[in-house]
Amino acid sequence: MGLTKTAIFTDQDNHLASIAKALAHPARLAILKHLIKQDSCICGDLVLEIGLAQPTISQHLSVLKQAGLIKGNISGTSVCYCIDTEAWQEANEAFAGLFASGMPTTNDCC
Amino acid sequence: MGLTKTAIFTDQDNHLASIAKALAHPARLAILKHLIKQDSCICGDLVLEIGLAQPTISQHLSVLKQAGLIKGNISGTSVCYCIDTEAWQEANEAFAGLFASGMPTTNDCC
DNA sequence: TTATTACATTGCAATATTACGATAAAAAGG
DNA sequence: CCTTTTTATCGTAATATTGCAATGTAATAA
Repeated sequence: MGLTKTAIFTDQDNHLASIAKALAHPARLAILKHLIKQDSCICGDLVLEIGLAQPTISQHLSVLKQAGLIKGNISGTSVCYCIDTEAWQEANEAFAGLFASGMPTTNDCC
Repeated sequence: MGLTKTAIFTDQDNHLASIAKALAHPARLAILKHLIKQDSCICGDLVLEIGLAQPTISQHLSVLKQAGLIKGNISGTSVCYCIDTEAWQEANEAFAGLFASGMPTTNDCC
């Protein structure tokens, strides 16, 4: 049905899945990396930097913003985006936690 | 179009995005956590453990397998799944790399 | 051989995602 | 005021995802 049954899962899993979803597109990864690289923030340079149309970039930015990973400031006619450091750190810890819990000793099934 | 323009992006970004996509569903996170918890591997207990129909679980397992995160061994009529430790470690490093590159000093835009 | 058990696959319906052209909207410059 | 610049939003088309009933398959049990 294309609709995830969120009620069945833990809040933690639902939340981590939503963050993973936001990271699950190369354009969004490229946007994040660009924002990180510039430290201070960029706006519509992303449209030139990445080879996608302006509405498409705007949509990807919206996804990242809704996931809480980035923030945007209006300055004049342009909008300035940057990583939300707190959310970024939290996401980092969430993924680190997932991977740290793993790492079994053997790599064999059964 | 629902079709990602992979040619535009780096192999690294495309790969990390594909791993993130595999992690971008709470059922798949729950499956991975269960496999980790049991250390040795489980099969159709997942259908009971998670509240989804057998074909749905099978599909999620297929996604995780295609992403390379898990492996499956046939033993009798049942199939035994476990984390692919190598791929798991690689995924861990890929995410750690992404997050480590970030962490700017200020949390303000512009 | 004939169940039974455990999974995978197929087919389908409902919804989501990706991408972009066209069009708003809001600020700045003339 | 009008124009330009920059971004967001709307509408749409193509494809992907999620979920499950029905069915297929392969190994074991009877």
